[in-house]
Amino acid sequence: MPELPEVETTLRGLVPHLSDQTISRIEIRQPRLRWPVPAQIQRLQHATIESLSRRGKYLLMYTDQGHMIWHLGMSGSMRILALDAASSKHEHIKMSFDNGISLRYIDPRRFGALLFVDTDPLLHKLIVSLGPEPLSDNFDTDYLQSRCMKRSTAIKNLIMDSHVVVGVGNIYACESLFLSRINPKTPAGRISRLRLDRLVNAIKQVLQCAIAQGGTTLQDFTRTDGQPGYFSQSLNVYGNKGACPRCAQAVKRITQGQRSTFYCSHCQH
DNA sequence: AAAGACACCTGTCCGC
DNA sequence: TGCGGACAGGTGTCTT
Repeated sequence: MPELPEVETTLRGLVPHLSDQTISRIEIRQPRLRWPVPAQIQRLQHATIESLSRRGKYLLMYTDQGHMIWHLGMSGSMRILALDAASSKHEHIKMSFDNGISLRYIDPRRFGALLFVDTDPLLHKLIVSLGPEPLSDNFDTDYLQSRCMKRSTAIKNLIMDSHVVVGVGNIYACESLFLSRINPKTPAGRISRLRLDRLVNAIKQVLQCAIAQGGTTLQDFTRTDGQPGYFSQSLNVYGNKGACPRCAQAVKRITQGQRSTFYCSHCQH
């Protein structure tokens, strides 16, 4: 589910509630997530959260007694609720705090994860190999061009590869290719610098816009206060079964890398 | 090294 | 109303 804007929205929702708060209790109601929740997580009882951040689609929580690496998978979301609020069906983790609030992790499909590390999360093997943040200056035309060189893979698959650039999932890959008017099937190595420059800008623009709107809610995703994200209203092609908003021809749906791709064959070349 | 298939899991929707 | 199948926002791992 969540791509970078949804994770960023989640992070922004958590920060004011969890910063400097001390964990009073950790309940693992269902340890079977993508990887089993490590028993060491209980070492964080009585730990104080020193900072929260995001790297790609991973949420990082630093405490004075070790650190947490979270991933929301396809259907994960987090809520801040009163300590005594009832747990929902797919609430797998409940973390209570001394200030009377609790963090709930809800994830119907259980593709998400919670990991524990003693050392800097940024050095964890899942994180250390990630590509640059798309909204940083490190992600620019020079960089993308260097990663596209000699690559025959379709450009859409390339920009969804977290080792190339983090945070671009299926929705925003489709949307940025639409904005930059590039056919998703184009081999990465055959795209001109000018068009890669447009793509870089489109990715930044789409992600920034989506963050400003609180992410995209299709089914499961909600913000930490339970509100939906509103970027779904701004989608041009993703999930579009009708006409291209630019030229009115039918939006096409194809499969790439076992994922649905939506694009306009008239506007995107 | 790169490309592609598959795995994990539950819920929803659509056609018969 | 029920059932089977396709599909869903991700990504590590395995096989070619």
